Amino acid sequence: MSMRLPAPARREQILDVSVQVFARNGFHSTSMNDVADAAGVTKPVLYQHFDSKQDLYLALLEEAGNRLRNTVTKAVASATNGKEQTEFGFKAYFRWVAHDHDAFLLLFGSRANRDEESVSTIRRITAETAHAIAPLIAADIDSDHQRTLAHGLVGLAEGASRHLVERGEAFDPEVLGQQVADMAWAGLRAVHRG
Amino acid sequence: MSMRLPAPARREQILDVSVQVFARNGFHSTSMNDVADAAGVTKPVLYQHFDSKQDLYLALLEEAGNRLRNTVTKAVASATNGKEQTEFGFKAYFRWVAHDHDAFLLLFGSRANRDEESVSTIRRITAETAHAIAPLIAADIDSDHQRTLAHGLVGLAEGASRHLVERGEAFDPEVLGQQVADMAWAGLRAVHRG
DNA sequence: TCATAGAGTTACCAAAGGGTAACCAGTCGC
DNA sequence: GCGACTGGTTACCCTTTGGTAACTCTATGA
Repeated sequence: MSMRLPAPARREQILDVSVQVFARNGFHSTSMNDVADAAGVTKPVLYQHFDSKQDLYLALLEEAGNRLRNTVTKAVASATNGKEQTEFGFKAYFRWVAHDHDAFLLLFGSRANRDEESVSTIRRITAETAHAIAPLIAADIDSDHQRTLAHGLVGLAEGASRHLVERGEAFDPEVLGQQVADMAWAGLRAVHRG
Repeated sequence: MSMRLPAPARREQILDVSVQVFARNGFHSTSMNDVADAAGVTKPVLYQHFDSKQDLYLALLEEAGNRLRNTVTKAVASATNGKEQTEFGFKAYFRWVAHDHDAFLLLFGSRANRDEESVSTIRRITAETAHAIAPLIAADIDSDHQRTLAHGLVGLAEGASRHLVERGEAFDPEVLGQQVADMAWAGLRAVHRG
């Protein structure tokens, strides 16, 4: 059935296919046989490219996380002031969600996996995002609260996205990004006055 | 070792103990033997009170969800205007997180379970919360966007809480609630002008 | 054309864990 | 004291599934 592929191509194909399968069915409800079937191949082939199910899964998380981080940091870097940073940041985030949306589900969907290692990977990604946002929050509150609020803002984008993605609703990332950014920016300024 | 207990008491005890175990280790990493051990009892006893692992888990989710909803709706009902509703609502939420914090982890922690059924239960709870918040958002944007933003606000509280609870940091729900409410309220008003 | 390397398969193992059948024991009413 | 009710236990089954050993097939280059 499936063509023979050179090793690197096969590896890529497995990664591509796995994102979809894991995103749709969750980690524990997806067996390696399921992945293999979806890739049009048998189980041992998977183990020629990845040491274990965990290993494969973590590779997927890592890749997805990188794409997210790159998109957002690039967008924020191109802005010239706080308000613009907020706007560009959220728009980039939602653009990523709309576009790479299996990856979003993998990282933040309700069915994402939750082992020790995956959790810490996902936490790291979230923390990095929060870290990038933190400076936007007024410096006149202590840094612990600053970080907590930053995590809140990440949750804001995440919550809105999950709502949309999980019910398969199409949405315009520019419009949504603008609205959320307006909301967040006004909120950020309110905390200033604390 | 463990005293004999009348059935309803045993059931309660199992529920109490299960919340902790599941919250700490996640659904899939917790076997029924683990639960039984923690309850000081053996496996078949669990099956005298619950049909299956799923069944037990769903009962826990349901209870936790009810406690959350009751706390928040009561608090919001006692307010007299939008700003106060926001404030009371968030404070009640964070008070619940601080107090019933295994339940929070169970519902929204990184290690929460994700089967078909659990997901839909958790989604229902989230949606109910969002539904309660939605009216606070200006009526001059369409109701789809309204609901999306409401889910965003739920995510805001969730994200901040998860950050705190998962690293075991103590926090003052009143202070945090006030800050987040300030932020959210300012944000909500900004969307008005949108 | 034939040897070789690497892609892929079949058939299997072993552990984990949900769930149950059959049995035991303490206590309460008579 | 005695039967029976109910809380509890031991010992087991059986499916699922991650992981692997040993084999086969196909293409390529000398």
